[in-house]
Amino acid sequence: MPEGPELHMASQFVNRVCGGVVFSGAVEKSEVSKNPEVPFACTAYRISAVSRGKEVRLTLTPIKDEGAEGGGGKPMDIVFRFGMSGFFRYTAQDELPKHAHLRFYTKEKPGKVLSFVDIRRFGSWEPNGTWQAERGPCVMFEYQSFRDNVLSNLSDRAFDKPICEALLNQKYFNGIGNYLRAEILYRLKIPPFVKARTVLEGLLPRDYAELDVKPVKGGCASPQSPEISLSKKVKLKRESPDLLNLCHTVPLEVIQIGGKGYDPEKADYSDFEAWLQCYYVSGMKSLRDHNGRTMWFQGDPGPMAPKASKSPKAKKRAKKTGDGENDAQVVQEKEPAKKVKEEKESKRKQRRKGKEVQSDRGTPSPVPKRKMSQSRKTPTAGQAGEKFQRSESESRPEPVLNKPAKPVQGTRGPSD
DNA sequence: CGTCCACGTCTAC
DNA sequence: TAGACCTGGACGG
Repeated sequence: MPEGPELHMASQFVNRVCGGVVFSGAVEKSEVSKNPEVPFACTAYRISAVSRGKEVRLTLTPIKDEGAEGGGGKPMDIVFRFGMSGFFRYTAQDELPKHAHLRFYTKEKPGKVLSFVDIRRFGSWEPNGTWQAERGPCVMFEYQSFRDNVLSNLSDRAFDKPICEALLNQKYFNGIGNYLRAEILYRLKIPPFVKARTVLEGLLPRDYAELDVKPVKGGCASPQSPEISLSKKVKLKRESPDLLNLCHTVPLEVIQIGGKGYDPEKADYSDFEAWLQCYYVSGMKSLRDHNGRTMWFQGDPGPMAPKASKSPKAKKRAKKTGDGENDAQVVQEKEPAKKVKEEKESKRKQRRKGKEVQSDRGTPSPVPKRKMSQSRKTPTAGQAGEKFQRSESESRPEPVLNKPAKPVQGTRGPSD
């Protein structure tokens, strides 16, 4: 479940199922978890949650007067990070999910339990914790400070890296993860391995003096300006959101879809899958970044793309693909070979076509079915780099454009 | 059976 | 900048 949208949906889930519910007793940790015990016990308390980027904070609040006995305690915050597989579930007490590493029990009788489930145990929690200090503002709910934090720190060496790698730096992009970086860069057709600073410098606010128009608000229309009017620029701006805008709106789109976001195990995964335009989509290229994470993209990888493979992993990989060792690149055109097979398979399944929906409900296959269609179809052709970032239209703080705009949805992208 | 891969951090050479 | 930390599903033999 773990990028910003999933963390936020998890907090919504907790508030929904725990609203009005009274919990009681001690918080229970599984034996196997290496995370700390949660020293909280109370005869009656409530649970609420909030999220920030890739963290969720639960607040356990003792209910006063309720029994008066143990209700005298103070509230406790527990900050969670989900690792690769964390999520919350609410079940009957006799149906504890496997890998439920932290449990909160209800007081009411049909005994229920809120569990923090984490199959791989990369997740963590901190009793009496606070938002991790090194993490920046939330890309979804602290947009302005998130934006300011990035643009006022462009000299940081974090931006010496390729933009796709900088986007995973939670000090600046709290909430962005591997599928979001792919989707965001794809929307703007920004080559993933272009230096981050190069991309972001173009978003720095400029003085109005540099523009040949005044920051007139409202109707305005000083008709004398032969140049493009401000309103037009603003309009243009709105019609072409910049990278930082998308770091905010793209995650919000995922929340809009509802469901559980990235979670192939869940039945409602198909809507999310249909929403993906690049990540794990057949026809897209993929390449390991310098940290070994798979970057999905289309077109030109950009000048800082990893060249030689050196890590053992990379070597293995190269070997596997039968490449010599001069390994030209790890770029996988089309599908990663095995994907081809999958495609065939899903094609078979696809005979179900009611439309061209490639979702195969009924089969909760954990592996994302690649999208079909849009294999090639004369896409943006060359466009390579240089086409991206057609700024020039200036950018300033900018009001949060709220365009819930549900993209394509049906299938592939209509826009090019 | 084995290898590869996965929504993310962490910390140790 | 490598591993380390984990489980489990897909796929190959």
